[in-house]
Amino acid sequence: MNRTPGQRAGLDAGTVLRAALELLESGGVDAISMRRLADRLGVLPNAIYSHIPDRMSVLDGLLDLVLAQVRPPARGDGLARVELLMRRIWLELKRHPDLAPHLFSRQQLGPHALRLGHLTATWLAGAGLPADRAGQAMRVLMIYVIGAAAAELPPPASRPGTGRASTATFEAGLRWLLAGIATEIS
Amino acid sequence: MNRTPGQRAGLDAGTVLRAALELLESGGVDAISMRRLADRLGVLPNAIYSHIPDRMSVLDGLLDLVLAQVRPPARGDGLARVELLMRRIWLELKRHPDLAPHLFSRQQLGPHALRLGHLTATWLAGAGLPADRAGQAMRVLMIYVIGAAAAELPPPASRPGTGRASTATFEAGLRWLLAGIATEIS
DNA sequence: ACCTGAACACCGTTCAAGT
DNA sequence: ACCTGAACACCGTTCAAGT
Repeated sequence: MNRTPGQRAGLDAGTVLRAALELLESGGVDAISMRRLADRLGVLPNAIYSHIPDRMSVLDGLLDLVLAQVRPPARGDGLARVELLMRRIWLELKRHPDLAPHLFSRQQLGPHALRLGHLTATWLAGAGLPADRAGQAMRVLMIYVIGAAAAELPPPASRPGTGRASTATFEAGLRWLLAGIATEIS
Repeated sequence: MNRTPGQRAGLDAGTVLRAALELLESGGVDAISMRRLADRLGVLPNAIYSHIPDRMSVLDGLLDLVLAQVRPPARGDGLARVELLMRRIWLELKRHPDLAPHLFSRQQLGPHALRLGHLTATWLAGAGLPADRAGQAMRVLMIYVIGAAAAELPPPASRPGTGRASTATFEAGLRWLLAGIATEIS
């Protein structure tokens, strides 16, 4: 290393997360290792632990970074607005299909995930769903959206034609789900 | 090792997979390593490669072992029969929530996964869905079922109360999905 | 064909020490 | 507080050799 002990490298959590995003986009989740991250940042592996607790937290941060990109629809009425939001979440998540499953296994969700969940539940209630049903429907929709994103083929081979087909399937399922949810409106 | 070169340990793919299942049930997917597997089988790590190509294939085999346990409902009419099958798949998959996401990332599904998918599509078509819609609905249902299983809390802490709540949520979502799918019947 | 022995190229994480 | 240096306890996988 060019640096002697005590010299700063100017790292922070944001820098580490941005480097992790580059690794993710070039080689998928498996390419994200603390050591490769350190290499890319010009630092020794353990230096990262001054800014991020462990590798799991890197994936957590990455996921919230991805969800931060989702722009909730400004207007729209009832379930149509929810449908549009789900579509936007799916579009963002499916850019990293192998990262998406990580959302399932996390017990503590990030701020942006919580924000999108709360928004969804609020809009569902606003559309006329009873409070308990709104919470259930929100969780069901999230499960479907995350699952559909995870089901997209991993980065390696992006064969043509499957893109349109998977979009049609996702949207068909989303419509079916919302049609069923609509029957809960009194 | 007690064995000298050339002596057999009596391994085969089935034995390895059963040992992997034990590791899975005691410590989750992360506990499944080629070296721990070898330890448990009284063999050196590389001996496993005589029976299974790599670690990914172990998870593949494990998943198909789990899906082999699913007993398709013998009788029932139309969508109700599909609903029952989905419920059974979910019950089996959610026993290993951290293994379930692996079904998403696999490009080549195992024989039992294919069998269940084919059965589902057949029954959907039998209920009156057009062929292309039946295939779509099958994929949508699988995405939801696998996602719902993966969303179950990991093994470590099984706190009481969440079990019933998650079952209710899963079944509500399944009903909504099938209600939507039913509208496709001409 | 099925195993041992040995090695390669990695991992995540911790601890002590320097500034 | 933020980094280096060094180490610990792991990984998956490959290759050569023995029977």
